[in-house]
Amino acid sequence: MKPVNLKKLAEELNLSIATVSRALNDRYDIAQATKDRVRELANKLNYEPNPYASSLRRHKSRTIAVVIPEVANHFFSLAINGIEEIARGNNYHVLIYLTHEEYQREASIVRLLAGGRVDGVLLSVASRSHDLNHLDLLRERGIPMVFFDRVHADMDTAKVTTDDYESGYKATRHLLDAGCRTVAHLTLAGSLTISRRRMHGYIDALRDFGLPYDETLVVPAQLSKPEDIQAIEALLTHRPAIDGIFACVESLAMCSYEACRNLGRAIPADVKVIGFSNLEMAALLDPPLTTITQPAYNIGREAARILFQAVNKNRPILPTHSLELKSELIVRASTAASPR
Amino acid sequence: MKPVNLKKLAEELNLSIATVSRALNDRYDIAQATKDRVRELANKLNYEPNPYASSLRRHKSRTIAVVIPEVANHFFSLAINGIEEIARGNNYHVLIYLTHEEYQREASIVRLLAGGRVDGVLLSVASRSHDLNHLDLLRERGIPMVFFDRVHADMDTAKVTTDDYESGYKATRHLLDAGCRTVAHLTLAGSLTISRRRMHGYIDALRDFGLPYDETLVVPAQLSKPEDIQAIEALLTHRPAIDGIFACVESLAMCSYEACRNLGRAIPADVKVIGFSNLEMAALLDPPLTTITQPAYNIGREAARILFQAVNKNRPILPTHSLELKSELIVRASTAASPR
DNA sequence: TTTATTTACGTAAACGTTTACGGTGTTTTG
DNA sequence: CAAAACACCGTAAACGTTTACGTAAATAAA
Repeated sequence: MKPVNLKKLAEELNLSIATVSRALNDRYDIAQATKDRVRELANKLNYEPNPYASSLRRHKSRTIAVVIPEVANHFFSLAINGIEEIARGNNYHVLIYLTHEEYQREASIVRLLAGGRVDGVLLSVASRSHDLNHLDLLRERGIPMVFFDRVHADMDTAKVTTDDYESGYKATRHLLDAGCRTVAHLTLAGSLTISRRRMHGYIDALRDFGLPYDETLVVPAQLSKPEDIQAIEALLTHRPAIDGIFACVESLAMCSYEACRNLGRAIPADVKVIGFSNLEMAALLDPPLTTITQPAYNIGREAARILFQAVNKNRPILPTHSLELKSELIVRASTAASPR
Repeated sequence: MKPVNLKKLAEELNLSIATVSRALNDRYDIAQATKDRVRELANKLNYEPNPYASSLRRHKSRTIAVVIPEVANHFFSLAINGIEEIARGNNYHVLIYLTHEEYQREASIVRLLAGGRVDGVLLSVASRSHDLNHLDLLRERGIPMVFFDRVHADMDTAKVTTDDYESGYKATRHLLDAGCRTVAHLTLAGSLTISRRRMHGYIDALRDFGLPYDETLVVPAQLSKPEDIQAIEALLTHRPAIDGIFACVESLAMCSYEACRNLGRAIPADVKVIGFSNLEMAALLDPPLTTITQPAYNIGREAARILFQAVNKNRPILPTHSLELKSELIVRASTAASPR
């Protein structure tokens, strides 16, 4: 109700506002006795500095923004966890924004952030973001930004990613080694680097195995669960030879399970499934799902760490600060080799 | 780099800062022609008002805080989704804080928020929060707060919960009807209302069925996965008669699955399992998990809606604004009746 | 002692907005 | 035609901090 601010403290202590401020900030030119007096009263009255006044004056918001497509997704949840951890360690606050995979939403969020609300931005781009013009604003305003996972290739800032090409290669190779000869690839619509790299791994693995690349086996997701299930069912029905599915994201692996169940296809006997996923209970699925698991928590931590290095030292973020972490192939029953 | 602010716009347009500000805020006493000129330049220069100056002056932060135990959890992810949706509709920003179920962390977060950083708080209390003294600060400062899901009973503000007693009753009854006679209850440590109410449902269901309440069948979680699995294994080994498990939270249902697998107990033949959960792929588990599913997204939405009603109209939040939504019992194979 | 240095604090401006108040010039009203 | 009303804009204070600068007293150096 009645705010307790520096003025109030100063009056109560017969000091000037400036002295109180400096005492609380532990400046060298304030007597120890005064500091003690000030701190005691501040504690007693539960004084908390007004963050807005402070930010206005210092041109520092002690806040970062995390912009992600969605939060109901294990990868991003874990990433947020890592980000929050680092932010907290730096005494920073975390604003969260969801784009729902939409370009417009991403653009309007970025526009807001360009107003100086945050000292830095962690961004994982929406799949429907076709260009990156909307991000220029941040660069113009000098707001540091780090991409994580979903990155734009041609952006001169740091990116924290995983070994997507290798993962795509390994995943496909794993299916082929397990006996698959017609491998479908479910990917995100749009042209995200992440999808492209995973797909290149897929294509190269096929080629190295002596199989042709059939682009009709690659289907982009609609990102609505029922639509995706239907699309997969259509694919499986239309191309009955398909004996392997490589899903680029968690949700598409789940949709594949449902589609197979609906069509009566047995996993892994008829169709083997592998998918990118951070689902802890992949092991408890029926059948347990073979996954490529990204170090989501660490991705969040590292991205935040890079951002804070720039924010704290007032230096720009360079592409050379980029990091590539390794994903892990966890083999489970959904890709068990069929008896021949 | 060079900030574009009202001063800059004013100079460029040969107007006073005040006029520019009023033009942008669409005040009545500014000529339409002037408004147009101002807006055009503002757009051209990508002017964004400095939120900190604005907040300082208006005593409004256009920001709310969401304080939750963790984010890597489907319930909270969905709730955040709902909250963000409403916040966005109100042109508000969302700060997120994780307590990791710890009292100290919750307290220090609340202390920060009391400084006026936010206009309102949405809180789901940590399981290790034994009291609510730390929340007094917010009340003193007049910062509205709405509890959701994890609430403190004796707090005079609005709470958005689900029908936990009924759900606990229904879940237990369902196990009994399926043939269970020794039902264990896995619950959260601490004395959260949510746990107590669910447990009361459990106890009453047992009593109505003519079974005694055996408190050694109730085990509190440690909240670390390996520990919890071990605890469940110990319980099942020590009490071999247990033929049903009612898990108070999602993670404990998953731990039960792992424990049963480790011990070679078949679900549902040997042990039937039911758990609170918002996991979409509960249906894809082995076996598909019977769940009590909370309307997490709507809980988030409603909690946010109540908060904004207070924030926007500058009115206090009353306990009478509380809401109780209904959870849903979704029967799947993990509780299939055993053939007798 | 005088001068320089240090210690400890106050004054006032600044950050970028918003807004109460006032002041023009123009139009309307009696 | 004077008075009132109105339309439009400027001045300046305020929000709560931080900080460059100044200053008085105390201490050290000369």
